[in-house]
Amino acid sequence: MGRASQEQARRNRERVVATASRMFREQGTHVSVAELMKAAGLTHGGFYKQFASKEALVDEATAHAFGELAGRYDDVAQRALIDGYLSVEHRDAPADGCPVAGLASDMARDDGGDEAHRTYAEGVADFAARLATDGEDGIARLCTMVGALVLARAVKDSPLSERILDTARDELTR
Amino acid sequence: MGRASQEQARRNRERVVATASRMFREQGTHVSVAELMKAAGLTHGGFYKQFASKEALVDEATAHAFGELAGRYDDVAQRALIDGYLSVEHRDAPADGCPVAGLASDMARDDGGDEAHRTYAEGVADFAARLATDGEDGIARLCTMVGALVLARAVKDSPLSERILDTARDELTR
DNA sequence: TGTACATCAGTGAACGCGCGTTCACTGATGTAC
DNA sequence: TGTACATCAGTGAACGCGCGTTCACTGATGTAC
Repeated sequence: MGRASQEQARRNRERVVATASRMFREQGTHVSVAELMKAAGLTHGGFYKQFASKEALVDEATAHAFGELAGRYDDVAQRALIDGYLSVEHRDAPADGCPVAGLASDMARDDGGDEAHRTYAEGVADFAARLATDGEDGIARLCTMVGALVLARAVKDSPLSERILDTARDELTR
Repeated sequence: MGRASQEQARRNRERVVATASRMFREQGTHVSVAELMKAAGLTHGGFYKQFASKEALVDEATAHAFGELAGRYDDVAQRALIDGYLSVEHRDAPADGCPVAGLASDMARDDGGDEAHRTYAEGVADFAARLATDGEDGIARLCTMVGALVLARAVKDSPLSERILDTARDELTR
C-alpha cells in the first residue's frame, strides 16, 4: 500500500470522524474501533496514527455531529422543524439524526471525555434556544421532543411508537 | 461449598435478578455476567444453572424492574409523582429509578429479547395511563417527563441539568 | 428415626472471540540538494 | 528539473484483557428404603 498523501490522509481521517459520528448516534459509543475503521474503508491498525485514543474520537465525533447541525435549520420554520423531528423518518434514521437524542445515554453513562460532555451540553442549550418562543426558553419543548423521539425508538415495534410521535407533535403545534 | 438448599438457591436467583434490574437501569444491559454475579455475591460460573442466557436475564430483569413499580404509586397524587420524578434524587439514582428512562437506549438498540421489549412497551403504556387526566391520555406528559430526566442525566455536570428538571416540573404542574 | 446414595447449586478454570492498543513492516510521498 | 533518501499513512499480526458460555468437580441437600 505505501504511504498515503497528506491530502488523502486528511480525507481518510475526516471520513473516520464522520463515520463514527453516525455509528455512535445509531449504536452508541461502544461500537468498536475495528468496526468503525472497517466501515470507513480502512484497517483498524492505522487508527492510532490519527487519534490518541478511542475516547479522543468520541470527543471529535460528538463535535462533528453537533457541528453538522449548526445553522442547518436557521431558515426552517419552527413548525417544520417539529414535524421533521417527530417524524417516522427521523425515528428510523438515528445515524443522520439528532445527537442530543442519539448520544443521551452514552453521555449519562459517562462515555467520552470532558470535551464530548461540554459539546453535548452546549448542543442541548443551543437546541433549546432554537425552540424558544416569546415567553418561553424552549427547554420544556425540548424535553417533550427528545422524550418523544427516545420513547418512539425504544418501542419502535409497537403501534404505540407512532402514537407517541403523533401525540407529541399535536401537543407542540397546538 | 457443596450444594445449596432449594430455598437458598431460590433466594440467590432472586437476588441476581434484582441486582441485574438495578445495574441494567444504571449502566445499561452491557454490564457483564461476571460483574453482575459478583455484585450478587456469587461466582459467575453458576449463572447458567439459573438462566438460559444473558438475554433471558435481561428479559427477567426488565419484568422485575417494572413489576417493582406496579401499584406502587396508586395512592400518590399526580403532583407528588411529578415532583419526585423530576427531582435531583431521581436523576442521581437511576438504579432505583424509572425503567422507562433507564432502559430506553437499550431497548432502542435492541438489547434483550422480545419479552423484554413487550414488557417495556407495556410499561410505557401503563405509565402514560397513570399520567392521564380528564381530556388527555398522558402521552405528552410522559414524553416531557422522560425527556427531562434523560436530558438531566446526560448533562448532570452542568447547571443546565437542574434547570431542565425545574422547567419541566413547572410546565407540568402549571 | 437412621443410613446409603443420587442430585445438583455453586465453584473455578477454561473455551473461542472481540475489545483497545502496540508494533514491525511497506513503499509511495515529500524533501533536500 | 532530477536524484537520493527520510518520512510516515496504512497494513496486518500480535499484546493482555474481559466477554458470554461450558464443564469437571465439590459436597451439602434431598430422597428412598
